[in-house]
Amino acid sequence: MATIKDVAKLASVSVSTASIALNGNKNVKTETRVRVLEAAKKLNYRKNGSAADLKKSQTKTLALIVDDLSGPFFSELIKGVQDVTLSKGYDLITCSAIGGENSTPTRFLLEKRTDGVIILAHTLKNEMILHASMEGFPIVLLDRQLDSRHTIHIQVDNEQGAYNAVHYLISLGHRSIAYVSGNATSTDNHCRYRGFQKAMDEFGLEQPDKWNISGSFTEEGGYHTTKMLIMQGQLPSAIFYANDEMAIGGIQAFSEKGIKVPEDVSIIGFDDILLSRYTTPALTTIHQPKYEMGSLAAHLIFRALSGESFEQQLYTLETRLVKRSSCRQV
Amino acid sequence: MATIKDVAKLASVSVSTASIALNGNKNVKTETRVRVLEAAKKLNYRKNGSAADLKKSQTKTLALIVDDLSGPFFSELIKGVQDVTLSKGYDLITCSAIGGENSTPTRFLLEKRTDGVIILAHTLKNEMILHASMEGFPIVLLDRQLDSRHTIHIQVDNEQGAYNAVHYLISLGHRSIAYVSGNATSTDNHCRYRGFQKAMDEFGLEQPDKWNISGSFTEEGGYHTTKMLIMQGQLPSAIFYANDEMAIGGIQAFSEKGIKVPEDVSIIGFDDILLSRYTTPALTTIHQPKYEMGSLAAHLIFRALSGESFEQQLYTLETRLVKRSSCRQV
DNA sequence: CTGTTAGCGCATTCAT
DNA sequence: ATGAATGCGCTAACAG
Repeated sequence: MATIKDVAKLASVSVSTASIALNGNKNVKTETRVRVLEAAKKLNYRKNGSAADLKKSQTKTLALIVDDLSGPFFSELIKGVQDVTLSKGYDLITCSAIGGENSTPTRFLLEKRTDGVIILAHTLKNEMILHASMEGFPIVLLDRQLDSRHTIHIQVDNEQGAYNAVHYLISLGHRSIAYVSGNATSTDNHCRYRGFQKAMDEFGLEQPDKWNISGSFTEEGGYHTTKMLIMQGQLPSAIFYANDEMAIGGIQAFSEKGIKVPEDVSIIGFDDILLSRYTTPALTTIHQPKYEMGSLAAHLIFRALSGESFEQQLYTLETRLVKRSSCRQV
Repeated sequence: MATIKDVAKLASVSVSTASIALNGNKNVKTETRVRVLEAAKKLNYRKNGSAADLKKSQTKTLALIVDDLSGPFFSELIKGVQDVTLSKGYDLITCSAIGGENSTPTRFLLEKRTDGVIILAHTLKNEMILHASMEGFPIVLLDRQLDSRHTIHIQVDNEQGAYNAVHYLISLGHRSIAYVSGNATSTDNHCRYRGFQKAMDEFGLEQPDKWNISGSFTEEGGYHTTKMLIMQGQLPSAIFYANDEMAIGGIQAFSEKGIKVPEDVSIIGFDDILLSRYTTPALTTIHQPKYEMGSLAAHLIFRALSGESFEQQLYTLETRLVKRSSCRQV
């Protein structure tokens, strides 16, 4: 494999001159530059990026770490991140946190391969993130709060969003409302349940234990928990699912049992993923500003990178109720 | 920023011993390892990944380059790639090709930052890929064929798939069939059109020019071309959309005009993206084995990496007709 | 088991 | 405008 040394030799110049010529710097005679470029082409020369990074202080690269690269949430988030990153002339690389402890994310969190990291990955341990956090290496957390001076946090107002959802259900006349929760360990889930409770309490509504079921944040999770709900015999008049994917799984389960949404049971989700528009019925849900989360995250990274120190370490974005067709007036 | 040197000094060992200890190698007394680890923690030491890569010959990393990280096709492809990559103990990083010439992909194609690359990105120029291709650096192309000994190609049998789609339409009694094409420059599009033509020819069917409209491979593209189709006054009895996203845009356009699918017009797509299951009506389409493409691509990279030389450079995967509810018998 | 030595490939002073 | 020399941080022989 040809190195810059070989190129220099073939072009009869010094390594430094070759480097200058190769990197498009002005300070070379056109003639020599041409000679170097030709030599490079002849030798099929490729710069070694790692070596270059080693010399320079920065990589001009950001990493986005997520649990599920296939997920609907990621699909929208990435656009916001990408737009900002690109506009700053930085590169963006993405990887999944799936794969256990010493997996790919380690490389970006712990090995100085990027100038900053954005994280939306429950499976990453707090411990690892804390270990990675340090002055001058901005980390933006989208899925949790951490007690560290060196991480920046963006969250959506989950509690208020859930409150609004339940409030809407109640305003529609619903009195028996179930909560189908996602991952019990998730902060998001926790906050949403708080909002749910708050609205219920406010209106003096009780929620029997049997109507508080938990699964995972997936379509399958929603499907199975809904089946369980159905098997219990008596149905609530409305269900709040901790996210849209679960709600969609729920719709599927109901449809299979011949239970009609929203005629027999009203359903509301959380997130407003792309799919929600397409289900039958279209899903009423709480919109999360995913694009904005992404672009804000990237912006904050760049602000931190430019040496700005943050008084504020927590940014809260508002949600919005999106009324579609899965809830009915009773 | 602390380096391994500082750690070594603080632990009173040589740099090499520190390196060995840090990397979990067996050949150190537990006592010294502990000392090194403690020193590292105290100094908040982070390994510099670039420096490590520079020393080692390989990066143990694969890159997947795609145009659209938000796209439905990517979402399914990635799983296949990821599963295989992980099982081999490699890391996988993903980036978008959007962003013009000297953008992120360059780093992975031209700068030896990964051991191999999988590409599904029309916007990447042939020229750049050719430039990157070389012995010992496997590149798998999912979206085009290239005349290079150093690239491996996977394609789906687009022509046969399109033929099957149209054949199905014809078997349902349709005689006037329109083709809504995607990106004109795309090989996929080209092959699908050939399959379309072949089936039409075989049954002696004519396709008026006005029923051959082209847009882009997006929902919006399908929406607009369908609007145009509608404005032309007379509708075909069936439409073959070059991909599902366009078909979904088409359904939307029809729905807005009060034209019923499939009562008034039958629709078939191509790809079988996740969404197709959820549209109203559910979309009949040609399934592409996206997961299999991904895992095959990764497999081939590893085979190439293990020094295997390929007699075969083109792998063709079969499609499958998925009947749902968007086509009716006439 | 541990230390010494020698680069990996490149960008960058500082001379000339 | 060009060249010589230096070292980025790390790993891997090779000695001891």
